[in-house]
Amino acid sequence: MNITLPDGSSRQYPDGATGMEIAESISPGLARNALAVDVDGEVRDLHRPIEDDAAVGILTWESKGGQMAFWHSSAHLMAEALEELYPGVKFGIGPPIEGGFYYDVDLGDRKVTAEDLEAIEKKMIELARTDSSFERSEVSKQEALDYFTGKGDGYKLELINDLEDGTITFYRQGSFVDLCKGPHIPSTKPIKAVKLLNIAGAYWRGDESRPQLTRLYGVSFPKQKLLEEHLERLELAKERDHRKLGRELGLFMFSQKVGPGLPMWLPKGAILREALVDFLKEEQLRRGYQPVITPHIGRLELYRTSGHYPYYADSQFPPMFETSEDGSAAGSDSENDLDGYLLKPMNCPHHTQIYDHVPRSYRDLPVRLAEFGQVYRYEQSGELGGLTRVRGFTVDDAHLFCTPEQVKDELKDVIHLTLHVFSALDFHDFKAQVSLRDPADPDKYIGDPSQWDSAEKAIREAAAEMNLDTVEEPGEAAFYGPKLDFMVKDALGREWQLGTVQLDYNLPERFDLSYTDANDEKQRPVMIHRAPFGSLERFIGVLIEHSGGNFPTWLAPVQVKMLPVSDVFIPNADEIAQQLLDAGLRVEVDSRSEKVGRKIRDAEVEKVPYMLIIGQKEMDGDNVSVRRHGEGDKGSMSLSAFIEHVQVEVADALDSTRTAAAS
RNA sequence: GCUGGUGUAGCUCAACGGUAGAGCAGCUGAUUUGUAAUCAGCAGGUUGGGGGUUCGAGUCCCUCCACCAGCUCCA
Repeated sequence: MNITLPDGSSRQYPDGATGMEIAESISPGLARNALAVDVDGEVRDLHRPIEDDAAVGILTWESKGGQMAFWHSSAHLMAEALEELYPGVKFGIGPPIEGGFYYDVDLGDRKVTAEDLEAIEKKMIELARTDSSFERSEVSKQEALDYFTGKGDGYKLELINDLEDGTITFYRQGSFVDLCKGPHIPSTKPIKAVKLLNIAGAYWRGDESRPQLTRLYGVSFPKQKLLEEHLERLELAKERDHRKLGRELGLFMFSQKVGPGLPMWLPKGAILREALVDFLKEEQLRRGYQPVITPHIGRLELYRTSGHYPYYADSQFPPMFETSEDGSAAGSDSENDLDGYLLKPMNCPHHTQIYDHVPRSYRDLPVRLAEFGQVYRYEQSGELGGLTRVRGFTVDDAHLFCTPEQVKDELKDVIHLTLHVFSALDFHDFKAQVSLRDPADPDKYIGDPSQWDSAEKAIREAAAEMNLDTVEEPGEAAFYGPKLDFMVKDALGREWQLGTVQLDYNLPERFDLSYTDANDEKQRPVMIHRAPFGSLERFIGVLIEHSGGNFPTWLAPVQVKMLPVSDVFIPNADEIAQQLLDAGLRVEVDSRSEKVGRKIRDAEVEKVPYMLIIGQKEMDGDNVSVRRHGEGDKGSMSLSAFIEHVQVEVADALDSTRTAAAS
């Protein structure tokens, strides 16, 4: 058979040659490091025969496929260790994940604690050293059921029952046999370093109503040094955690008295946030958006019409009810004259009323109503965290009301705006996800299937025409329409949804919105919900981690810090600071009786972009000595030259991205 | 909400069941400083809240709260 290698060359091998044999024929070093083999895009065991002509790549630790096989095998190794240490343990699933692996296990009444993890690690290394090979075998469904019936593992039986006969494979290493489709590394030997990271509960098959298993997370490496480097990276990531930086830089806070998930912006954070808001407001005005402002609450009736109440009552703060004259609270039923109010969980119902307050002509469309609207959602307690998941947050919301024909152009403009925002903030590593209906569960969604078809088509086409690489996720759509979401990872590698664009054919229907077309007939507008930041809170949280708190000058809460060399020069520093303020820069003067070395250190720790050192030399020469954060001494220049330098830097940061996003 | 973990001064962390402590930050004073930490003194606490065991609880037990990791959820 003819085997094509990644460098484009091809070689002849006897039919049924294995990946290992191919690796050996290339070089002994490659054979030694080989973990798995890529056969026409499918990762396979090295010892499986390759039957036919194929494009083959040998996978080592350096490849993602190799790492995944390595961690998958490590999960099996951990399972073997668990079975030895905790006889009778039952197993759920144990896959490799980004950055390691886990196994879900049912330990019965036993509990695993942090101390036990070390013992499991030791056992894993001990087992790894036995150099047990991972042996693949094909079994019939009946054999598979018999094996796990004998073992009494109901979870595996459930998995097997969902599989087709003839497609079932087992893997064995040492004494441990698992239902598994592979692939695996040849033997346990390369697993040299193991660290079990944490324990968590995980519902069987992700279903809250089913038993909760114990999930053990771990990571493993072929060298001890790689593990140490990995742990160091995890430590470094913690330094970028926005909760830590937010406290250190004085950006935001939480208070137990105010309530969980309710962030409060401190002066420096508020300045940063307002800079972002101003930036987007200006962009939106340029694109024909109209600002609106709406109240934080609305009548329950509004949300009954929109369909949000009582359907989403669980994730809303409970409604407020007016009280009748005798002091008793009115009922929540619409039969009662007195109705309650709801803290708004989203802005769209209010915006529909603004759209609807005057008759709209097709000539007015698209109508683009924008508001930085604060919303409140009663997220489950276990879900709250930092700024990324909160109960009160601000959506950089806008609702675009347009004709069906305008949908695609509006989507394209929103994609353009979102890419511009991401580019201005240096987010280049993001995922664009098209969230579609779940074909298996059509009842979850409201609206006409044909509208859904055209909505999904419009999003796909708009993204394609904007050259946006997207990943499609069936089942991730909102109940009222498909979405295009922009996902970015935080310091710990968790993915967060930031920007979002959502098509909605449903709310215009529910609120009976209309416009008059050219033939003087009433038509239904289409509504697009969109938010380039998503929420200011989450966006800034991710921005803090992305930048490590080293904000670009245009966003830095303090842009310039004056550092007088001694108290004598404080009046001069104050005077220069005033001139910088007049030029529109954000300035602070460090007037403490400290040495410059100390003032510099503190300003560096505060991550202030520019420091100006003011002493006798500067007074004599009528200039300022400039120090740039993270870069050091930049020499001296005139004050006007410095001001211009900073202003140009700020303007460039915004302008260059404008052209970059447009190209 | 669920599983596991954590909670001591503003921050980072100590304290065999036996008098709650340090560094930094803060305040006061001295110092008047040239590119990443000047010196000294002072002050700072119902050890997350409540209950219990004990002669005695930061430490052990129960309970509530908050935070952290994960699960579920996420308009």
